[in-house]
Amino acid sequence: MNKEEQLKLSSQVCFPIYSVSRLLTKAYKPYLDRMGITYPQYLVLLVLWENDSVTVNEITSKLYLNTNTVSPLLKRMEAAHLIERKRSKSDERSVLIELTLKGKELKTIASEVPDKLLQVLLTTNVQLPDIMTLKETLEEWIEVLSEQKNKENK
Amino acid sequence: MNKEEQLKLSSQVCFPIYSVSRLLTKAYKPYLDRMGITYPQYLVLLVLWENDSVTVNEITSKLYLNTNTVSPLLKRMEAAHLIERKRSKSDERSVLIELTLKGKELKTIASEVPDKLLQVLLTTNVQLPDIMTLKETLEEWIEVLSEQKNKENK
DNA sequence: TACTTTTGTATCGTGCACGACACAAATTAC
DNA sequence: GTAATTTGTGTCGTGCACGATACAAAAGTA
Repeated sequence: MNKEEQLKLSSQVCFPIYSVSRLLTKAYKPYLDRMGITYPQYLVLLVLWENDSVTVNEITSKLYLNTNTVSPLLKRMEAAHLIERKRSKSDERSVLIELTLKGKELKTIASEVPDKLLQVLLTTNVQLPDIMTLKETLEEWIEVLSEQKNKENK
Repeated sequence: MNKEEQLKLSSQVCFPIYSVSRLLTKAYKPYLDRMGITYPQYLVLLVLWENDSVTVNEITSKLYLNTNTVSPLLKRMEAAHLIERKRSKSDERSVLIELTLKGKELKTIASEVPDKLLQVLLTTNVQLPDIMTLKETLEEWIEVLSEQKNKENK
């Protein structure tokens, strides 16, 4: 395949990733709407359902997002009474994020969601083992791409 | 795997897709910056390098984007003198998008980009055949997920 | 101790992304 | 041939996503 052919939309590898990402967020929407949250907010909740008290920094590194994305996002979640923000006593620069009762309760409703999405994806020829392989591939790429970014900073 | 376990961040399938999508856009950035365009604008150019004259509608359906995303995007591209917009004579509702000379010339510079990105992705254990498989999986999902959306509209 | 650097978080500006809605041109129905 | 509907594009408001930048707290250094 020459360079001319690589420039065809159908040859691009990144394009389907970009499209599926957006379409998946859209597929999540009806379920998340019922909970009054967005997809990035759902990701923050996933982190918080696993860890009682995390700093902003921990959230950004787990989700590979910048603080300037997460900060306003957390503000909206605080305004929606899903989380609380308090300064760490050990390090006054850090902000600790904790779930409110309302935020904790959403976990029960949310537990129904991943399986429903999985069922949609399985209506194709793609089966569970294929999905696991795909996930591993993507996780390798996350490793490379998130390091790539660090290189340029240094 | 029970529902509790599915709610772990590490168990989510959509999350790596979401992350890789964003990280790839970021990896494209230095190359696209040199051309003075963004990743979604690059996608529009890919369509236009293949087709001399397309309507807004054709762009939205090829990229799975809404008109209310593409319209302002095209306006910015027109302001940057990359494209021209003219009303179709056969159907006064349609707007035809065509490349300017500047827009056509970018194709040469752009032809170097996809391969560079591919090289980054190949620094992992993931090899070209794996990427092709991944691409096919994602394209199947695009089919299902973009139909899913149409279902709800009807 | 005073100075410099690093770290953790946040604000600002720009560009998507999309739901809700608007509106005119074209098509269809009666 | 006029009214109702569909189609193609666009505006508006909200929420990310991120580069550039700011700033205070903490850590390191002379």
